[in-house]
Amino acid sequence: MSGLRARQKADRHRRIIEAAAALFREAGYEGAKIEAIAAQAEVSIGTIYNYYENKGDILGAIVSLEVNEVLNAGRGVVARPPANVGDALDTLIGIYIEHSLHYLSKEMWRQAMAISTQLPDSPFGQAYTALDRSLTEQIRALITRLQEIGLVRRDIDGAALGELIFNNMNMMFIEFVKRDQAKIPELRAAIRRQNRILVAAIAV
Amino acid sequence: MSGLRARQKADRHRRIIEAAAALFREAGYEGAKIEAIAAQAEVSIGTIYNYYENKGDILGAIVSLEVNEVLNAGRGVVARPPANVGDALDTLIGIYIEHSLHYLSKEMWRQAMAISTQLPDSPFGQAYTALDRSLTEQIRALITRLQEIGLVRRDIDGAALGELIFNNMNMMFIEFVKRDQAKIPELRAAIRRQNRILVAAIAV
DNA sequence: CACAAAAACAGAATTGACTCAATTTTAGAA
DNA sequence: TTCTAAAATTGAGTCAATTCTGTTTTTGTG
Repeated sequence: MSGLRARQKADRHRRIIEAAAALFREAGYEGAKIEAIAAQAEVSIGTIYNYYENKGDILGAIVSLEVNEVLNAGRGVVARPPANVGDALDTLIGIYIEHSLHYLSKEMWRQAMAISTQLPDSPFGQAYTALDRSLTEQIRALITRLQEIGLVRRDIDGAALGELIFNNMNMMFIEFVKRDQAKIPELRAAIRRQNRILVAAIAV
Repeated sequence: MSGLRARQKADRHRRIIEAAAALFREAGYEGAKIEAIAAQAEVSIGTIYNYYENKGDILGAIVSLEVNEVLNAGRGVVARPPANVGDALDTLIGIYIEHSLHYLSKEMWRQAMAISTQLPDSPFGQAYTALDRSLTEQIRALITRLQEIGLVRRDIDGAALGELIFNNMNMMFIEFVKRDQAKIPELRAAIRRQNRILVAAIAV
């Protein structure tokens, strides 16, 4: 329990992630060479590959940290949602979007998304899919909450609606990170406009 | 006009695409080495890079062919849609999905999607975004058509609705190609279920 | 028909992610 | 403390995409 080996392992994990995060930000994903990450983390190239299957998995670990923070922040909204369907959705989605560029640059997001579709069975590919599912699930939880409060019709298919809202938001976010000039307020406004159709359909 | 050089160029383009398409199918995208494509097309490696910026652009050219066929097939549905909102959407989306695996394997789709987010400014990245936009536009055209016929309420925001439906379908399709076991009928059923919420909201 | 400039081609050299066999370190039994 | 097996580390080597620099082909002009 907490032997030398375990401590060293955790320490190396941390050093690799910190080195990679710094270099990804400075030089971009492609620009951050494994050799440089290894040097900065003070481990060898081989050790990095002992900890992560490939370069993408290193980025994946960083993305997971960010998305988990977002999920945590979202819980508050689900617990006490604004007393209006449109605002409730906008608030939750706002948290997702505003948090999203905290640690990750658009370029890092692009790479992460690309890797997750390119290698869906790699550790990160699976983790990413699971994160998407958690976000979908959180939106569904909000809808269920709104149904309980009596703001959303009880006969609405919450699961399908959660998927619809998440999928739309996610695709909009993908397009957003693909264009460097795209701005957060415009993204949120576009999503609000799309959701308005749904809100009209589901509000009591 | 149509000099030797232009003819040779077109011919080499064709040979490269044909060689690449065959090898991508046989060996997968990663498995198809540029050297092998060059050999099969009877050009040198350098020539391939003279015609395409990178390996992804070769795949991109093939994807564009497929999506353009799909767009063409969709025109018929927009011109004469089924006399029911749900069926109209299902028919158009059905055409997209059923065609999708005609020339391209799931693995090729994964790679193509990954490249388009990874390199949004490359020739293919831009072309792919434009294709997505065309599909969105076609769905919007269908909605407009249905509004004209009197099947969809006139006060519905057609542009936002088109985006919502396309984005949801596209994300479902991405998840579909990420899982090799996923089957087309299940995909279509899931999308129908999601769209049902919308249909209820917009049908006259 | 020459011939010079422009365009296209060829393939060797470069580059960078990833592998693997050899070496070092750790754990824990005697 | 000493020793051995297991675990972890190392970095030189491999492989394949992409680049680069000379060479060849085409074009159009005199």
